[in-house]
Amino acid sequence: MRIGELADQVGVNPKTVRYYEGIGLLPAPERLASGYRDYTDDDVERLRFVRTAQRLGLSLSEISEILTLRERGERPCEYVLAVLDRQLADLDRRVSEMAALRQELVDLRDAADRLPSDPGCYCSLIEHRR
Amino acid sequence: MRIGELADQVGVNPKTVRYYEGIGLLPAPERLASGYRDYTDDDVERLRFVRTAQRLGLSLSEISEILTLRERGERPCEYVLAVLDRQLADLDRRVSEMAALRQELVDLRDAADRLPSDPGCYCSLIEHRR
DNA sequence: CAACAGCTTCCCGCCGCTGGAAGGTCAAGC
DNA sequence: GCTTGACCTTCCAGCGGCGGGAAGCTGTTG
Repeated sequence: MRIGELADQVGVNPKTVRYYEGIGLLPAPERLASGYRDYTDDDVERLRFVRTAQRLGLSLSEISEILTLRERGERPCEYVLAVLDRQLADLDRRVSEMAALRQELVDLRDAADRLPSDPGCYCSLIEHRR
Repeated sequence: MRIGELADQVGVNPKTVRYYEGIGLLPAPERLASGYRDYTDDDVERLRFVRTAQRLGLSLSEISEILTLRERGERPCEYVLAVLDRQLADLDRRVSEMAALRQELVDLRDAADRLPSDPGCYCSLIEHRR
């Protein structure tokens, strides 16, 4: 299949597929006589794997690492577990940061009406917080 | 004061200050005879404002928008309120996405031991989820 | 007067794409 | 046969928000 069909099946932009190939994340596929890239069902699976791992928060280089391990015949799961643990900790940190930020935004929103006018500052809403 | 002192006072990298000037977010300061940038206390305030707004989730272009409005003598608060509302909605969306992701990661982690070995897939941990 | 910190400009790289330009290919319709 | 249009190719450049490093000043200290 050609790049557009592959991209459609997985729900990505053809540009993204070429990009993945460019950075060595996906192997270079066969080419048709026309020069068009020719993909197989295996490529669909590989690309799907990439997107799933990405959705789980892995970076492209981490995913690349996994695919490489796999190609060398090693089981990547230990590595994946470590990465996922790091993801989890990271996620918790980000979520609590966001919760604090959210509260700050809500307070700010609530305070909007009660704030005095002060033409001397950039924006009293932002500056006159406590 | 020179760029290093300004940067120290606000807690940013001097590079960042020059970058802000480069994209037009901060005005170009006076120069000393040596060519060094010469900042005032006003610049400290402006930079602090930028960082605070940024911490609240505003993009540099949104902050730029606010500073521009302010320079034209308009009160930017309406705009700021709209931006903050968008931020808040965005934040809620991201937090719930993260909560779902977190659950997925936890499930995945828990499932790690119970999964069968399957040398045919990239990583059974990632692929054999439901 | 030499060393060293700090400043200047410049350009490049990070991540994960996305857009656009300039051109080739292929199937359908007139 | 010829055009249109969708798709493909390569290459280059940019987004945001910086940070690193080179090559060269300036300015203070020992």
